[in-house]
Amino acid sequence: MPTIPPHEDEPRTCRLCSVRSNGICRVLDTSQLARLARHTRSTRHEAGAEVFGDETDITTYANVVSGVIKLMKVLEDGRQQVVGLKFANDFIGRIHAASNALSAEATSEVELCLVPRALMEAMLEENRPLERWLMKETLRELDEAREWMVTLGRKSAAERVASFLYLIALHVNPELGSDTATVEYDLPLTRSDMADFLGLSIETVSRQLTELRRLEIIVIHNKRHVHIPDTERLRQRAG
Amino acid sequence: MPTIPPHEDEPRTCRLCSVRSNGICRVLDTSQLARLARHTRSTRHEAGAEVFGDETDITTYANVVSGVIKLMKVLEDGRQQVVGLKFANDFIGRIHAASNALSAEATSEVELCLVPRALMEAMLEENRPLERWLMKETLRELDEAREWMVTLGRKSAAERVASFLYLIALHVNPELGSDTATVEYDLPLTRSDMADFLGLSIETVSRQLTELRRLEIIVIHNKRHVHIPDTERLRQRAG
DNA sequence: GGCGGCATTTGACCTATGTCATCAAATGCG
DNA sequence: CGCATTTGATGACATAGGTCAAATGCCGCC
Repeated sequence: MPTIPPHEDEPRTCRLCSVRSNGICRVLDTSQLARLARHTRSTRHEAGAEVFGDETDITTYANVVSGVIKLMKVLEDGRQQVVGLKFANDFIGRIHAASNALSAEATSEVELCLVPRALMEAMLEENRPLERWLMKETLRELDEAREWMVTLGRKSAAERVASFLYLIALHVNPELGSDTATVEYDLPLTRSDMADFLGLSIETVSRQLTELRRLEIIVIHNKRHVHIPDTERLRQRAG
Repeated sequence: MPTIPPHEDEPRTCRLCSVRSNGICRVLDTSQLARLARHTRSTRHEAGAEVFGDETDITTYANVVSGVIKLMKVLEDGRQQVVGLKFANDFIGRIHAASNALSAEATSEVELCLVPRALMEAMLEENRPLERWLMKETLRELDEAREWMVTLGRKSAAERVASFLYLIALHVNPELGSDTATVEYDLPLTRSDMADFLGLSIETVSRQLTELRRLEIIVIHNKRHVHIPDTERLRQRAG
């Protein structure tokens, strides 16, 4: 990851922000960045807080600075499904949206950088690289969604839970090849959120975690902290 | 749907093609269309034929002229999941793809209009509306994928089958509101394909169809022809 | 340090859906 | 025209995962 060197004209707030080097701001030049920075607003949400509602008109887009956001769809009778997770540097919001019919909630303490809708759309007009960056992001989201469709449609509970743990492991260490490696992290989701992501019940998630622990594929401390001694074993269990 | 009037300079092959008025060609002006038409190639595939392979490098993109294509993902052990369906006027292919890890097969007799990759990418460079059209298409695909994640993750077999039948009904008649309406069509998928789309076994699909027939929500002739006397009842069953 | 409230785990039980086997109907082929 | 092949329907049975209830562990708070 080549880090863009700090620059005199760069807005102070952006200097240490990873979105600058790894997120949307990466494709902006200094003057564009300055313009953007003049209109962005930073917000913080605690775990569980709703960030965008199901019905709310979209008046701002957002970039995740830190923390994790879950995108959810809810059926009338209350059943819900997490349809996407957003991590640091990810962009949130549907361009040209009529309605997204989708809500966004923080699953952990989250820091966002909000971009007014009008500005974002104006910049997209003018900035071809920005538009292209967004296209790539969207395609990545589509790939992820389809990958997850396989998990939801065809994998067993054991495979789903392993797939999820592996997914997070990949986020912590994107270089996980098929080599043995060790990863350790705090789960960004509660059991309930995991269940909603995996299309399972809380109890099944819990039982599968217990089973993974019994097999010593993972070690869990304090409910949330996961240690994976051998990511390859986990990956095999993920189907 | 405003149909673009035929034009003297318009390539002859495109005159009667619905992609011209409803698909990608809609955002092209006459000269661009002419250029494109000089390099496209029409192909035909029978039901079951593989159109793009899992591993094949993408050398062409395609537009569906008629028929239906299923996009599939396959796990090592052979389990498979349909992750998308492409109907007439839909565009197939992942721009900027490293690999899509996804195969495309005809589920019915299919007619495609192939566009060489290099040309498509060149046109995207020059043609802003084209790029934007593709972005919208991609977002639509993403919405569809997420909608389907809810179906796969949270709906019962009965709801899934109803959802599928309703999905096709919507394709036949996009104006289906919440009013009572009648729709009739031929299923574009075999029971096996439906099962792979719905994350169910063939038998379960078959049984659910039988149940829908028993409830007189649908009438089936010759295995494939479906008549839906009241789409609203079907929608309610779809969850 | 004890208490109340959550999140999680565990257990017992039940049901929806998968699996396997058979049958029936439709389709293609000589 | 009849046989073989494919596709779909149905029945019997097995089981993964859901549901409901209870136990446990953890945390902040008084």
